[in-house]
Amino acid sequence: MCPTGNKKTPTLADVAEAANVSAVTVSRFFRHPEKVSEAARGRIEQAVSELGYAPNAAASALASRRTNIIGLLVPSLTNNVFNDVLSGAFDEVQGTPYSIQIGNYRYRPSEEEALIRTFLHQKPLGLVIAGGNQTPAAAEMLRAADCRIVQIMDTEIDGIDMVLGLSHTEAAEAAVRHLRERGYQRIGFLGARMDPRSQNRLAGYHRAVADLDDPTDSRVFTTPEASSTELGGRLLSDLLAAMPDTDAVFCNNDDLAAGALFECQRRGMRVPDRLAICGFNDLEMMAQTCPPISSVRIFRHEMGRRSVRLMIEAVAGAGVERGLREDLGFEIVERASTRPR
Amino acid sequence: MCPTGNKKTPTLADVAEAANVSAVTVSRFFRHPEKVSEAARGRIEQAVSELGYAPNAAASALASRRTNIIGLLVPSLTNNVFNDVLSGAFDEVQGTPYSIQIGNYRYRPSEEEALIRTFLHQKPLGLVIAGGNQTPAAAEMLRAADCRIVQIMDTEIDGIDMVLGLSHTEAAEAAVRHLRERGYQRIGFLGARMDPRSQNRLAGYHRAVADLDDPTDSRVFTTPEASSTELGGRLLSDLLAAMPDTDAVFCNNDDLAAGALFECQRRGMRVPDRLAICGFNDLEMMAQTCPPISSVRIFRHEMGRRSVRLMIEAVAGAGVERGLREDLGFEIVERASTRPR
DNA sequence: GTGAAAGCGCTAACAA
DNA sequence: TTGTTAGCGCTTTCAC
Repeated sequence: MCPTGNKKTPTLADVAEAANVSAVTVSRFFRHPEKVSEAARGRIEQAVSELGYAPNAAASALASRRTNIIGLLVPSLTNNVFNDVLSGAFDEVQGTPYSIQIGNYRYRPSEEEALIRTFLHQKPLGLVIAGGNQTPAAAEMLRAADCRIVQIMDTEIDGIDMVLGLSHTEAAEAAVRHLRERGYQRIGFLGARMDPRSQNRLAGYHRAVADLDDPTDSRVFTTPEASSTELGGRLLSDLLAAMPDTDAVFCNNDDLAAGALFECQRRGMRVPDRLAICGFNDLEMMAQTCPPISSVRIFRHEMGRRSVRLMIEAVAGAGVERGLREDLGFEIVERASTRPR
Repeated sequence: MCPTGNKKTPTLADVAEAANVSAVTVSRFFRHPEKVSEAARGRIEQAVSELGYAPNAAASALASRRTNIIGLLVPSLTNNVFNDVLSGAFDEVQGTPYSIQIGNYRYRPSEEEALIRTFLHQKPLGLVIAGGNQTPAAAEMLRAADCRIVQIMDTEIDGIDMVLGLSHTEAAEAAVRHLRERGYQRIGFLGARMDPRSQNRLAGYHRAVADLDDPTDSRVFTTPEASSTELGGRLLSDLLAAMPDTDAVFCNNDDLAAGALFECQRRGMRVPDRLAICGFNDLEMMAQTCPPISSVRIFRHEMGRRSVRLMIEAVAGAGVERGLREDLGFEIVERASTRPR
């Protein structure tokens, strides 16, 4: 097997023998060190390091009928929003006995359902999933699941267990109000990948512009396609073609906002004099464009961290009750692209 | 346990009983369906779906002493380059019995070593890792590992097993030559996070400017910090302060290039008339900025896919020999930011 | 604080 | 093609 000719991977029993205790004691040593005498502990520690022992996760999972895996389901892996969430989640498991297993369902409910089924079969410690629009079958599996569930990204959902996120409706409404307060009156909406969170942002937009005298929706341009900078330019062109007097635009996300800015630069339209732009997510780049773009800051990394922390605390019996809701809020970050008129 | 009161998860034995065969036959049915008679197959299929059986991965791993996990170690989770690689890898395992387990070592060799140790202990199908500058201990573990290894991103490394990537030296050299061919003579280099691949890009730059009459390195500005758009602006400012006659700049990556462009816009410096800019990676946005930025296209998604495919073929005994090297190449994408003078 | 016995659900090797 | 036997390495009782 092993080209270097090591005998074989050491087992609990090997460690036990070397430390002059029984296998159970070694097992205990790893799970409840405080329940092992100081003397035994010392000998075990030494045996472990001498033999280079590492526990066999499969055997442990089989015997205990549970794993230390936290499943983390995301709709996309090529999206800065989820990357930051992932990164936060990985930061938080660092140094714990838990590990993260990622599932990517590519925004497809059927793949999400399949992944939930697969993950649940592995008896994970818990599942962290984005949002709440699972298929009915998936929702049922989650409800019946023998583990904790954290739904992240969005608080405007029917929660299954714990919920951690923000109100996208409120965040978008605040952003559009910000535009109004700065003196903009004919405000458009550009949206890509109209998932439930994006729909909520659109709802927030509608709430904020309700009393303007626009015919509703005449400045709303959305598409189900995936977001991109290129799309931002295209949607803005559509908007300006239909409603040339538009003086501000709120974008579903920062990619679109950047694309809209670049389109303005191409057309020689000054931002914000001719058109104000506000994005969503507040990616690092938004502060660097020329002019910098206002955006809605959300706490993606923190959401990843916190979801894992909640899970660990819940499982440790730290009294994290089902039904817990945590709103991480948002922040309107005002920059030159929405300077007062 | 389970709130819905299902008895318990069905096992192979339950399926076997329902299908009137022995457990081994059911096990065979999953691993080598062709070795099970048609009749048995039908009954097993039915029993499986009636009982909602799903194999217990831990038991399987314990019994067979191997898992279907492909470990994928990346230095960062907040980096478009690796996101695309991840995405490609996940696309390729889709529909196979294999799964991907991600490890994020945050550009820290010691964390990488720890992850390699952990992963190897799980008897993975194989490991896909970025590049080749592991710690000596990590390299030794990989060499001795009882599984296949694919090193991706870079072909200019001492390969352990399979290698899949591109020559960053050649790619950078080609990019800088491109600038020279377009008439630029005083070419700078901006670099962040100077990992081995970035070092190679710098080497390629040096190769391409060797016969210009610059004192070597006077136009090279690098930093070990993580890359960002903000940093691109900062490094460009440093370069221009030191060498104001610089007429072109090759950036380590596209974030820096975008930051450099924005800095030029802030200063009212025309691109490319006053300064040409070339990036690296060719992110989607580069085609959209104003002017669009030339870049070096590399095949990140394909690299992720191909690494998984190679691994699967190698394990299936498809004769993928150790020592295999595959160069995915690169492409200079010329845009307005490097228009000929 | 420690250990003996039993078994988690599966697969390898062999036999029929 | 199918089945029997014997574990894989750990954790769970429960007794001491």
